Amino acid sequence: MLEMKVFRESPEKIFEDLEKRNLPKDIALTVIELDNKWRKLIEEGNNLRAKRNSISKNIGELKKKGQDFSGVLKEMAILKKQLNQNETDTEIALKLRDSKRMVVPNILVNEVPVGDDENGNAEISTYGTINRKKEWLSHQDILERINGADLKRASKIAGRRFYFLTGDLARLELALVNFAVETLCEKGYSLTTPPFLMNREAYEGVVDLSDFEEVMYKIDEHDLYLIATSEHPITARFKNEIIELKEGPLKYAGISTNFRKEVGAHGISDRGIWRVHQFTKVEQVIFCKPEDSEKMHEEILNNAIHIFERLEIPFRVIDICTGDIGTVAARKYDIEAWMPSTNKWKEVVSASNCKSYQSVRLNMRYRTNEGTNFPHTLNSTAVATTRALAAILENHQTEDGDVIIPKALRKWMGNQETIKSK
RNA sequence: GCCGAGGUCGCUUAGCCUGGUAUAGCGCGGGCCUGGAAAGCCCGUGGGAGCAAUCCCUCGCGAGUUCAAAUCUCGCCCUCGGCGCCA
Repeated sequence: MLEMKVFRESPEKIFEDLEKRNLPKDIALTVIELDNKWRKLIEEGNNLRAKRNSISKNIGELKKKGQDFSGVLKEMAILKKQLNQNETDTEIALKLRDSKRMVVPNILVNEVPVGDDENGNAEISTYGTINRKKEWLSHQDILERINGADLKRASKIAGRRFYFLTGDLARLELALVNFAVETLCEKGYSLTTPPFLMNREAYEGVVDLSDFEEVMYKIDEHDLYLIATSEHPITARFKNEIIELKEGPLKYAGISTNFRKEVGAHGISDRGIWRVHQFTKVEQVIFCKPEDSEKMHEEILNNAIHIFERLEIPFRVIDICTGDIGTVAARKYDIEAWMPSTNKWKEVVSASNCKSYQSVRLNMRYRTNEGTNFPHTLNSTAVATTRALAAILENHQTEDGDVIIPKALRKWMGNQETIKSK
């Protein structure tokens, strides 16, 4: 949600942004109009309350002197009725304003490339070398050869898009997690394992409303949602609080199992463990002052780049365009790993600078010399295990169907160098 | 799950019994003082509306009683301690 001062003081910034996104100006104009209504009501209410308080004080004094005050009681009754009405109206006006405000997307950073969909995304850089000649097995074929997963029986007990990871591959998953955690801890990130369930109110502070239908699983009888990423609980953690940023940005390495409904997603590219309902992810989450957020955005991206370089996977970094970026981020970089079996780049990391969009909704602030201000929030994948595993399997396969374990992970695999096919 | 105690401004805390402007300390910011600093002293330190004077809101959340609620009543949430159950 955008700060109200932007609507009031520089609405042209919002209008320009909506134009870039091909969205109607009206959604912002409505907010401004509703805000004026609300402000008028607040002023009326304040005047009524001021009157009530002064009469009430007066009664107290009369009573102390033992004088009669029954005359003003009638006036008080009328006042009370007016105030009741005003309070109802004000509450409705504010709710309406903010429900419209929720829909207005974040203001994009100038550099964001303009485009209608993912075809408009801009490639920034590529890492590693691509070998297009060899015959490459798909990750799902390799899974079968190395006995790395049991998808069939997982679907028997839980449904499709679930999996058992087995043997060396299950071990490799833990190695990936350990590697990512160690990398981030060395850089000063504080490891955090959050609750895996969150209530609706907290969840509304960190996601789009549409995500409740399309992404998160709900536990009906408890008003709880399974988290889709540790970014959600970790960002919502300081809801309604004033945090301290004097000693620099707060940096967290989150680790959690993530649950996603993945409604509407299907296709041949989703076979195997690429798109699943449950996966483990190590995430980076940062809270910082506005002036630091662009630098922090580069930092979390570089951390992810570093991790994928050490996994020895070819990948590229792309700058997500206006039509593909969504409502929350002001700028978003993705890392796409090269998947040789299909000759395609596929998303393994997403790094977003959300500016103050989330902290406004969460009412989270930090203290400055002049008062309080909304911090910027950033998040990025460090490693999402299933996708990273798929990329490792494809890129590190050998002629005879074995998989070479990236050197960086071997210390968590008892120095094992390969995963043998059967 | 049961019993008990509690939840007050960034933190700590007084006020609650007996309803009438939310107290003090710490931390933080500014000022005085100083060659500079510490100490000391003074001011400020949650949110909203307003150009401003000013006004309003805020004591876990929500209802109720009352002219008036941090304070009284009811419901809920959470924390701590004890008991029970349990990986």
